[in-house]
Amino acid sequence: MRGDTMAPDQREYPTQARLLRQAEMLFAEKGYHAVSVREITNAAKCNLAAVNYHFGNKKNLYLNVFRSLWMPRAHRIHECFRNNLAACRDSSPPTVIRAVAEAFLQGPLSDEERLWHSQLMIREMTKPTEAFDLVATEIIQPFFEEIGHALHPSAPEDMDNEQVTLIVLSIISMIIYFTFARTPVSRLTGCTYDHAFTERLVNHIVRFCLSGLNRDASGRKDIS
Amino acid sequence: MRGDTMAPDQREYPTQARLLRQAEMLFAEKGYHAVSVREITNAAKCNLAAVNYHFGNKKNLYLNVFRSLWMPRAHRIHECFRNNLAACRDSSPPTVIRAVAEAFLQGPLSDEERLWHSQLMIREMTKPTEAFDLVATEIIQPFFEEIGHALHPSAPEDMDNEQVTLIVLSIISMIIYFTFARTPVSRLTGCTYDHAFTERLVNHIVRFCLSGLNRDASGRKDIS
DNA sequence: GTCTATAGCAGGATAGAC
DNA sequence: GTCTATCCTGCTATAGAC
Repeated sequence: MRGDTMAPDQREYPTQARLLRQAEMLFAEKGYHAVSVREITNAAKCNLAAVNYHFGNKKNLYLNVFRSLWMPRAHRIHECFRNNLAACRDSSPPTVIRAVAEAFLQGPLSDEERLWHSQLMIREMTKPTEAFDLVATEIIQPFFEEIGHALHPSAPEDMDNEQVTLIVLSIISMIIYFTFARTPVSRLTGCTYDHAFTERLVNHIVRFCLSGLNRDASGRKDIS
Repeated sequence: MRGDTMAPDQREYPTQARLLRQAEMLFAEKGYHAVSVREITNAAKCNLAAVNYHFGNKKNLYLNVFRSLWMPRAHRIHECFRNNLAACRDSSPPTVIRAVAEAFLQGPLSDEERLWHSQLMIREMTKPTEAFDLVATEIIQPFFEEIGHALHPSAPEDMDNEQVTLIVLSIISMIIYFTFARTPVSRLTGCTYDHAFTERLVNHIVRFCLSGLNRDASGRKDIS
């Protein structure tokens, strides 16, 4: 994909950027408390004191990972969803769901970014920190409302807000799960997360969210 | 902080049991590295050295939480699923899915146990440790196969193993999500996790897994 | 801005009294 | 089995040279 995913360890990037990048990777993979500042500065090939110089302390580095890297990525996914939707004439449920699933699973993020992104999100959901408020108010709530509205026109009359919310939560939960829980998913399916598999995942998600166990071909999409 | 003076924390239980219990709670809530041995022994109202005496070291205490508490609970859920299923005459998809959802969300566990159970599971899925192998081979795989078999008779002919696995993963992912991600779920729905809400959750899950967005009128589909 | 050196402290683990 | 006292490693954070 883009050049900046290729050589993050290189000195050509300023120390701040290298720190943020390596910190995100390590925090996502191991969690805040399992990562030491030493580990981050070693990975970023800079000095131990750099974290305190640039970010004040470890906690603030973590928050800046969300502010500077996580949020922009979330906005890119959101934008990708809107583009996917705009690219189709209709806004039928299959179209909306496919737009969401593709934005997350095949969207603008690189494979690694996708994993970090979802892992950080899951960690914040399991044990929220100060970053959660940011994520919830600026990303989750607007995004969820948008999906809800996109789905609403084709919803039955008697469906209330709670039901719409639960539906959106269910769709997102599946997508997030298939993104972050690679270990159990790979183990149970026997598949690695290559392009072909994520495509099958998207198709599965669209079909399942549309009609559940009563499968039909309505969610299928021809693959060129 | 943690000495909530509830009956289970009392001295009437042997030190080992108190340690396991408090360790599970703290590990589930905060994660392995965020919890210190001191914190656990304080919560368990015993001495610092007790962890090393009874379990050798911190890591082994963590593993024993899985062996002694997590696994038995998982078996109780599994058993509850089987009982739910046996209580019904049929084994139609709605019955099977309701049996799974109720086993997890309203099953034999207390509300707190359910939360700890799912949080520990999510943590193992996000970053597997030695405990993951135990969980995967002894719980997840057999349980998933059983659900798959229960659903299989009513599945279309052309459905292969991967599709069945993805369906079971989707069902479980939703259930797990609604169990562990209480913060975002409560925030978006505005509901607290009382009995009435979990009942609505179960109903939602059953309906959604059965027919997805096509809830009532099965004739309702694309509008394009 | 980047580095070295170090303060200051909390962590896991152990030895040995009782 | 339980406790106190202690070791020692590794952590975050800071001071100050360059």
